[in-house]
Amino acid sequence: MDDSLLSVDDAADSPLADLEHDRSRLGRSSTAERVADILRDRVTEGFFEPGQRLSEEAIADALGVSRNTLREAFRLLGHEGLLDHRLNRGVFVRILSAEDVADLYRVRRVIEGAAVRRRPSGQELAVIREAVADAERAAADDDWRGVGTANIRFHQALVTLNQSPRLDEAMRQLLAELRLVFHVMKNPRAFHEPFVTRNRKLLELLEADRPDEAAAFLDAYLDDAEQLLVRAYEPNR
Amino acid sequence: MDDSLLSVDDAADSPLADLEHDRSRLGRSSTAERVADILRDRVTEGFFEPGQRLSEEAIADALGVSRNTLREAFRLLGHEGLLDHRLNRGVFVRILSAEDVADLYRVRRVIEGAAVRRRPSGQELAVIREAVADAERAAADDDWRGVGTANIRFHQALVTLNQSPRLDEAMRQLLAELRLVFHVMKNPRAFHEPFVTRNRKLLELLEADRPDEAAAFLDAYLDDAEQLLVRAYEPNR
DNA sequence: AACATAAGGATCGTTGAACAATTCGACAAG
DNA sequence: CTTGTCGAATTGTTCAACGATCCTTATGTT
Repeated sequence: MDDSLLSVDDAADSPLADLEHDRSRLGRSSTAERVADILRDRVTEGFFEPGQRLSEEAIADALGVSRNTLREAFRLLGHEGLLDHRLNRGVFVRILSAEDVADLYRVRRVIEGAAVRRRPSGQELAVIREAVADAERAAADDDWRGVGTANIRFHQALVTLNQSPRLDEAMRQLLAELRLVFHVMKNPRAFHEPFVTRNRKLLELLEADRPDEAAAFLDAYLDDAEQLLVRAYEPNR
Repeated sequence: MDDSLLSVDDAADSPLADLEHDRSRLGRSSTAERVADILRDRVTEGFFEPGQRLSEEAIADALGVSRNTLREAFRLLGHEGLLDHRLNRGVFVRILSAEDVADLYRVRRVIEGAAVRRRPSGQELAVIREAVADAERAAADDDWRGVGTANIRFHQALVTLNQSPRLDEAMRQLLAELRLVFHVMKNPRAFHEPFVTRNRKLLELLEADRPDEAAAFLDAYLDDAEQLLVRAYEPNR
């Protein structure tokens, strides 16, 4: 209907087929969205700390956009759970309570649990395998930050087994929220190392087509991760 | 750190502790949020039809708010999946594809499926029972619109078994999206009637504490609902 | 007649300024 | 030590303006 490339698309698998993948990038973004991208990075990377207030004037000034545009970006991130918008008081980097962390892991158990009960395709398994291998490589290099990002890719790949774009998106946001908490871990190695081998084990259970065992294994996995996180988190409230 | 009520909080459970619950009500809403509420109602009730363009100027004028404020409201609803924001073209009431409907039901199977596998408390069961009874009453009165809303309450009550605020919120949004599609059902009775007795049956399985049967029953339930919806939906694309 | 191109109008995207509403801290009074 | 009051700072909202983009229609070319 508005598919301007349709005529070339059905002309068999031409070399142009690859271009299809880049089409998502093609949809240019508004200034507000680009501003939101910048702020999202800053928040998840820890540049802005939880609880910190984000001044409209200061940031609008620093980024060279108007207050109105910045406010639109704030709304976007507020809906993603990264910012906390308090009426007449401004926006703050979200502070997650221990209860929030527990809830995030409840959601993970539901979404990831459903995922590992499905029969993965060969291609899906390949992506998961790649993430596991990346984590192992990073661990061998003592690159614990790299282990963390590979780990996140691993879990995101798990969720794709659900074959649901909405669940993929939900997981994306969930992990962004979790990253708000990860920064409290002063010792990333202690947090990430135990899970490298468990990723591998979970992958093997999937490859062996034993969904029930995989689900049980994942539950224990998430229980431990949650506890590790909450214990490092509770003290400083 | 910034908890101004801390001094009274740890002073034992004073009568003031009850006030804490009302704190959520205290956060009044901004104009943008109230505008979003209005538009959300209009969209889900079908006043604005899918595909219809919502003119910034016209609506801002009609509601007596500025374009900037309206745009903030649009952002909110866009993130909820009710509006489709196309750069430089405006916002449109979202048109869900058959693939979207399939995805929504995939998510329902995951979230509601996890819910019915849990052991409900007496209080949770009471809420579910109430929704079932409401649907039956409305059906007896030939009030098929009423059956629809009671049905929605039923499924929302199911999801609360997960004890997860985030899953509750996800379900809320999911059902709002689904309501965009429900309007294509010209015969609400044919769509809602079959599920009244199935709601009752599912409730009984929960009361009898047979989670696996409940889950299986729900899967079939959702399969049928999805098919009914897609069949009425596919033709007019 | 089919197609490409150009012009025009409508609408969105963004800005900057302005003012009202609200919060918060400081300071004075009880 | 609590309560009331004031004022600075910040947010909430409006408004007008202008450039950018899209859609339609008209125009011209092959």
